[in-house]
Amino acid sequence: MVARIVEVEAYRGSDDPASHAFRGRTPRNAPMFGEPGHAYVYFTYGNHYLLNITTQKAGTPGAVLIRGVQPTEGIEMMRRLRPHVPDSELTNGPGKLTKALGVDKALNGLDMTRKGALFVVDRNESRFEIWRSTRIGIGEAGLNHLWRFYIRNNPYVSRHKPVRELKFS
DNA sequence: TCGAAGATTCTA
DNA sequence: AGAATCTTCGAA
Repeated sequence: MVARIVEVEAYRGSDDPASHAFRGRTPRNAPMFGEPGHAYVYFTYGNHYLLNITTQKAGTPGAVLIRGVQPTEGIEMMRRLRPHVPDSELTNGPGKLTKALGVDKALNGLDMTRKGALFVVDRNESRFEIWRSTRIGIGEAGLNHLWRFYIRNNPYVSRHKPVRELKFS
């Protein structure tokens, strides 16, 4: 399976009350304090795995939450992992896409910069426009920052109304 | 050890 | 708008 990342959110550390790393290191958020480019997968609301990719050098917490992806190869498998769902709803949310891609805690801590069960490559695309907005599903904690980034109007961006949005690049 | 909250999703 | 569902964390 291959999918294109179309929506992400940034999370930091002690300066970001919405982040799991806000109060320091715990067993769950340990990957956020590790090497960059690694998976941070956690379970929430009794149902969903959410996938992050760490971003900062070891010792400095930081990660990017993957909130939406666009299927490009192997969509049949994604349909099997998320049955009775129209294609447009397959991967347009952080909990939906992990289910459709078979991501769970077994991948927590994986180096995603090297070819393996789950990894990221740069396709060097340029023909799209990035917008930014407030993050989704957090309290007032992080509304000061526009730390959600997405390809506007892409159908696989999760459907939420951000408090504020503007063009980024 | 216990209670509360949660980077969500689905249904009514 | 509200329930489902269970792990994680911090306080007691």
